[in-house]
Amino acid sequence: MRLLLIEDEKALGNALRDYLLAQGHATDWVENITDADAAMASTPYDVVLLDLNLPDGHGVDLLRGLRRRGDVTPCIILTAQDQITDRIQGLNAGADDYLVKPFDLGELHARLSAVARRYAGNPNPLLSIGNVDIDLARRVIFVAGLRVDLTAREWALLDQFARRPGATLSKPQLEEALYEFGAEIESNTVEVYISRLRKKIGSNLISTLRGVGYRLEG
Amino acid sequence: MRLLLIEDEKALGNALRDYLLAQGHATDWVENITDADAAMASTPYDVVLLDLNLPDGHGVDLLRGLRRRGDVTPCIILTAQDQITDRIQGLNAGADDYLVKPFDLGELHARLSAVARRYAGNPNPLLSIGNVDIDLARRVIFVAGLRVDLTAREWALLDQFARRPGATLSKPQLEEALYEFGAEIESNTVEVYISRLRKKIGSNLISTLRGVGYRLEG
DNA sequence: ATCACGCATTCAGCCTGTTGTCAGCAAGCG
DNA sequence: CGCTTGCTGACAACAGGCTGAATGCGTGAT
Repeated sequence: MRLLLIEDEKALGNALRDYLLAQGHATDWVENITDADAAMASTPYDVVLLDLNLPDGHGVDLLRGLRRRGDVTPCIILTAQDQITDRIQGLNAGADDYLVKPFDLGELHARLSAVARRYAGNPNPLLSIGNVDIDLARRVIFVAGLRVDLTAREWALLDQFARRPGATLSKPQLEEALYEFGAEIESNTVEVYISRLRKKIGSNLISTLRGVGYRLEG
Repeated sequence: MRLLLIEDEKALGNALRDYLLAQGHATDWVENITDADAAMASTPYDVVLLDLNLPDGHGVDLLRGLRRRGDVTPCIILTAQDQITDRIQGLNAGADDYLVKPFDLGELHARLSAVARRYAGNPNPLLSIGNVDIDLARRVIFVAGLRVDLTAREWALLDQFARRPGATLSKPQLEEALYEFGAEIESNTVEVYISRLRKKIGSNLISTLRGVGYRLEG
C-alpha cells in the first residue's frame, strides 16, 4: 500500500517509517500540514496516518478540508492518551480509526489491514486517460499529477464517463446522472457542466458527437 | 449491459427498469421464477438482479438451480432489511453481491459496475464484418482498428443493417429508420446516406440490389 | 444576524457540423 | 443506344452545442 505518514515527533516518525517500509508499504513521511497538503495534492495514497499535534495546525482541520473536497482516502489518527476530545472530533471529521500512543506496532499493522480490508471491495482502479488519473472509489482526480477538485455535479458527470470509457452517452442519460431520477429539467445544464469539466480536465478528453451525445476518449 | 431483473413488486420493478434503461442497459423484467428460467434459457445476460421474495418460490432456489447447471452469470441479490439469513444463504448459493432495500440507485449503479468490472474478461459483443467492428452497446464502430465517428443518421442506417446482417433492406424500410415514422420526405436521402456511410466504412460492405434495396455483407 | 463565497441554474448570442436538396454524372439493363 | 436507377459533390439553412455573464441559493464564517 501507499501510505502517507503525518507525524511531528522525529523519533516516532522514524520508527514508524522504517517499520512500514519493512512491511512493504511505500511510505511518505511529512511533518506538518503544509507538506501533507502538497503531498496529497500530487499523489494518491491508500491510507493516511495522521498525528493531531502538528506544528502548523490541528490535524482535524487537515482532515476536514480533505473531506470537504470529497476526498475519502482512509485515515487513521494517531493520538496521545489524553486527547479524547480530539479523538471524537477526529472520527466525526471523517477518520476511519484511531490509535492511542504509545501503540504497539502489531496493533498498527492490524488496524492498517482492517482499513485496507474495508476498502478492498472496490480494488481502486485508477483509470488513466491521457494525463488524467481518475480514482473512482475516492472521488479524486489528478490532472498532470496535480489533484483537481471537482464540484458535485462535475463529478457526477465525470463518474458516468469513467464507468464506461469510450462509450457514447446521450444527454438524457447524463441528465439522469445529474438529477436523481425523474426531476425533469429544461435547460442546457449538461452542456454547461461538460464545458466546465473540459475546462478542468482538458478539452480534448471529452468529445462531442453532434445530435448524439458525448464520449470520454480512452 | 444486458440485464435480467427478477422483481415481484411492480412499483420497484418499474422504477428499476426505467433507471437501468436510462443507464443504457438492455433490461428485461420478469416477476417470477418460471419466467426468469424461460428468459435465461433463451438469452445470455451479463448480470441478474434477483429479488428473493417471489410469488412462485424463493429466489435462492432459482440461484441454486442456475449454479447447479453450471451457469455462472453474475447475480446481485435485492433483499429487504430483515432477511439477513436469506442474504447469507444467497451468498452461499453463489450470489456475487447484495443490496438491502431500500437502496439508492447510485448504489445499484456502483454495484453493477463493480460486478461488471470483475467480469470484464469478455467485453462487449462486437459484430465483425470485414475489417469493421460494430459495438452496438457503446455506439462505436472501428474500421481497420481505428474508431470512426458516425453522425446520428449514419448510425441509424448502420444500426438497421447491423441488426440484420445479410438481410436485404428496401429503401422505404431504411427511410423509416431515418425519420420517425410518418415524416415523409421527397428526395434521395437514403442514397445520400448510403453514400456517406460507404465513404466511412468502405464501399464494399454495403451492396446495392438494383430496384430492390441494400444489403450489409457478412 | 449578516456577510461572503462558491456552486447551481438560466439565458442569450455566437459558432459549427449535420442535413436535406439538387444537379450532373455513372452504371446497369433492355 | 436510350432509359432508368443509383451515386456523389456542392451548398445553404438550421438545429444543436458552447460559453460568458447574471442571478439565485445554501452554507460556513464572523
